[in-house]
Amino acid sequence: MTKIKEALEILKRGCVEVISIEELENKLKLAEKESRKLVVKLGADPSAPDIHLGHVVVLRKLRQFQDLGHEVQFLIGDFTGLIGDPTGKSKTRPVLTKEEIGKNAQTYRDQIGSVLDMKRTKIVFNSDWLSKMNFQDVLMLAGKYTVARMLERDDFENRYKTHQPISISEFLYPLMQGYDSVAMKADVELGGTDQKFNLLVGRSLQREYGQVPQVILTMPLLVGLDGVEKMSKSLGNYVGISEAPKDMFGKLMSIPDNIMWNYWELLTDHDMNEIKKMKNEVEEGKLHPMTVKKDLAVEIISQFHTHEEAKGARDEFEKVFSKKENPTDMEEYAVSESELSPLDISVVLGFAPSKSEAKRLIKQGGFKVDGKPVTDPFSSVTITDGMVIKYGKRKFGKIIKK
RNA sequence: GGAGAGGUUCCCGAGUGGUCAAAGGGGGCAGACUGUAAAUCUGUUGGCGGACGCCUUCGGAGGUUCAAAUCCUCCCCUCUCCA
Repeated sequence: MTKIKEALEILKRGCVEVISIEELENKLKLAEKESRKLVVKLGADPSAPDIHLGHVVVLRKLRQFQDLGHEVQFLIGDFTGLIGDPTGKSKTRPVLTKEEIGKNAQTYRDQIGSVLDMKRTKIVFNSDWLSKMNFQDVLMLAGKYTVARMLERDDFENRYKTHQPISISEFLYPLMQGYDSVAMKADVELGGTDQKFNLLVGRSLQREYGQVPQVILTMPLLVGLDGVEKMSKSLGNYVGISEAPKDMFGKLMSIPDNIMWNYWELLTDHDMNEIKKMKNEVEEGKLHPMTVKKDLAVEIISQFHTHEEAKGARDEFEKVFSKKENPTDMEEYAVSESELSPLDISVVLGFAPSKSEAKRLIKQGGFKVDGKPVTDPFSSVTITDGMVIKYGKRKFGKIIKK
């Protein structure tokens, strides 16, 4: 197999779609011949610098391009961020200040560095070119696409059919994103399958502006912790890559058993045959799903923390949730009173968002003093030094008597 | 511009004068169970007061009434059809 073929094999893996393979092959050949790097584009939202495992699926693919010698241009959509991608429900968003954008960009830099090779990564902002366009430029751009073609987009079509509002500015969004590719002279653009339409607009526009259209690669959307919706920050069903190992571990253990195969496939380098083998063994009852899930969690966490930390998270999880023991490290709280009610303790330790909620939780048996439930919110608890309070499933606190 | 429909609690969605803090579902939380923060089942789900109670909430602002999510006025927003 030639080098190019090998590269193609690597790049194809895991993709839902590549448009088109032939074009990608040509680009790779040309790049080699002219000994230049392909510009590989990935766009990101400026307001949510909180990279989660869903993004990692795509970032890993970018990394493969880098390992093959190409350059990643990580686009921060500080200008498009004013509208918000219609894929979501959000409409216009508050304008971010330059400082905020700069800060978010730095956060991105810090976070994507755990997956990407930052020496081969360039960060760009689309306000650099979009904010300079005047109304005439916008008209020219808008003239290159039709309403009917816009409505082909799944999301628009659905909303249109179900009588949901679509603002004109939302129609502009794909055009802006497409124009980014023109401005960046992108050779390749990656995205989740939900981005396919936008990516294709990029191709059309590049053609209109006399460029060779970018090749697009779409990646599967990672299912979130609920096992149903795609992983996203706004749905709260995500694992952030800068989270603490123990939080990552807990969250990963909360995914439904049946979607963990998906995680194995998209988030680890594990051999596909081995993954299938594990799946069969679980189905045959030879392997406990929990064990497999724990291994998965360790393997994922090790990519963002040390292997030791990942294993530590596992031990801690087993200790707290399987053996129902107290965590090794607990937040300590100094208390001077000698008697307090469970309700007061919940409030004093800051565990309860509201007193009504605390009362409910206590009555339901979710409040424990040294492992023993106290269900009367108003009973009197004698405060002793080193006393351990458990509030709900995950909140622990150790009391230090003053 | 004209005609019609609609805006309800985290989300979807019922409710058209008091019995409404508001059905039902989703989600969340808690408990039980399980060698999982899986699955399943049960409970719970505005806030403040230990209970009887009070306060804030049904697009916004006023008004009618002993009493309004429900009636009236004006305004804002969305959708449909016509132009």
